[in-house]
Amino acid sequence: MLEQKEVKKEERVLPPLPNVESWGVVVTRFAPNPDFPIHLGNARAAILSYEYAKMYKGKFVLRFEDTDPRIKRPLTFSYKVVEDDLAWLGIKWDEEYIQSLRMETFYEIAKKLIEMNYAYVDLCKAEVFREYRNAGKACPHRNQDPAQNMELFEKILAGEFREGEAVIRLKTDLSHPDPSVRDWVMMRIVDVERYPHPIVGDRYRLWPTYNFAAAVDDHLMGVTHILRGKEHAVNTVKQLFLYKYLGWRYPEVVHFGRVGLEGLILSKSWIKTRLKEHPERFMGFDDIRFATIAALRRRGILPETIREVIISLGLSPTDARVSWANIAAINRKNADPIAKRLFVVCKPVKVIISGVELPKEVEIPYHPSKDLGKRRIVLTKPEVYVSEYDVQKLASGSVVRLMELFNIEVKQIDRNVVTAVYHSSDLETARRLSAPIIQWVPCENNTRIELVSADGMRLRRTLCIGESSIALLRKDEIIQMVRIGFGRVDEKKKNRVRIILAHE
RNA sequence: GCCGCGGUAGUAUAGCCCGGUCAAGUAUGCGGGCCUUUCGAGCCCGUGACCCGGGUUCAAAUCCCGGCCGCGGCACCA
Repeated sequence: MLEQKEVKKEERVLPPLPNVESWGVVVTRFAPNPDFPIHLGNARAAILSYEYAKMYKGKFVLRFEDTDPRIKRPLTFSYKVVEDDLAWLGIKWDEEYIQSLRMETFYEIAKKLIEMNYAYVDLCKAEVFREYRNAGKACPHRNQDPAQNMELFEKILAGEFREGEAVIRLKTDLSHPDPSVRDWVMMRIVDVERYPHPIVGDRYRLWPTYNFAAAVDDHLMGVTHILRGKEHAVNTVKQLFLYKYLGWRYPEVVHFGRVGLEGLILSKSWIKTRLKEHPERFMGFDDIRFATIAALRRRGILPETIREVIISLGLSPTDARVSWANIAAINRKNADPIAKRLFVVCKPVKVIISGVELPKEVEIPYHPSKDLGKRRIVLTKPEVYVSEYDVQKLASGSVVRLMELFNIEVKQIDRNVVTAVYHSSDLETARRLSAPIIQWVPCENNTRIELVSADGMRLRRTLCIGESSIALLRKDEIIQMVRIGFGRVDEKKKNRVRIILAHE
């Protein structure tokens, strides 16, 4: 009865997916490489895929594409972090696969393609093949018959070839305008003695490439709709050959543009190398200057905010640079009803007040309209801290209201101390005098705060003082620091609480 | 260089396939007001865009051609 207004204006809905009728069901997937925790761009594919599966009451599959033990080496902890990130985003998957555990399947399909004479073992050196390919000519190994190829394939499995000495290629179209499409590599040998795979170690030496593994698995897992970034556009062309040979129906594909997040770093490889070179300069893979999901979470961005941002971008093929102001606006709306409001003063300046009766105690609700409980502030000495920012705007003789407490009249402003005298208690007087209303913190009984914020690539740490109830907050709690902004409790130490500023 | 995909307000997005209802909607930003013990939230008002040039048509953001610009791909990476 009371809260009918919750309906709000209808949320933006995703456009329909193509050809749903003819497939009968919708199965989508998110297929990350566990070489690093996921970022906003990856999350876009994950969220959209999940949302569509949900919209059509279909299935959503999580598949780790960890078939490169050497160049994009999977990190053991990433599998778990990716799962955690997805779960945090509110994504639930119906099935989960790890490609490095499906090697026998890839071998089977590869053999099948060899038998059908659609694939061959290429013994050319990479540079030699490239010359044939650029000329649009067949390399000599292309004409081997299936029996010869099968024999070579078995030899590779038996370990008779080393990394770089042989690859399995799919026969495509030697005159295709994009040379990379011509007889692309399905499988290659990796020196797993040197580069053991984090999950299967050195058990396999012949590894499928992305295009082969993804193509096979999408079909085998019944995927009907693939949603991915436009950097994958050629891969569709490549994989189409394989589907045609095997008589499979290729899933519907939607390619969307890249996402950028204003002021933050998305690139996995950039983050990885910097983190490796200068670990001391960063707070980890969830450093708040990165656009990893872990970083956004650490910063106090709510999962619902990320979901809304991604859905609002839709399926547009154009690149999008999401502005931080936009994220902040959405997050503010989402955090506002659940965030406790507390007093924090940065660059504190002491105010000595005369003419007050002590001790004085005030009880203030954590939220003006939601029931989030109350907290107490006790004043035992006639001294409070206010922020330098507010002091700068004061003049001797001006009246200012200490929020929820009383009004004071400023007498004198020295460099580090303001002296004031009690003026009145009620809010109406403050209003009538147009007195500024500012937050404050008692000089006794308070909590030291390290406020961390990101200013472009610069990390800013500010020492602030907050009311004592801040020490009672849970780690990870999202709060609103009155007149400063929203933040998240990052760490609680004995004598200090670290809060990360999300946004104003 | 070659191949592919795009270009709607400061930012993002809807509309484009199936031309008129689009003197272009929405969100955010910005300006102003109301409300409020926050410079927050909410409510109200305002601001501001179809890349350029041709063509087709009674009619083009929407269709065609050319140009310009941006992005992606061109791996024994994913």
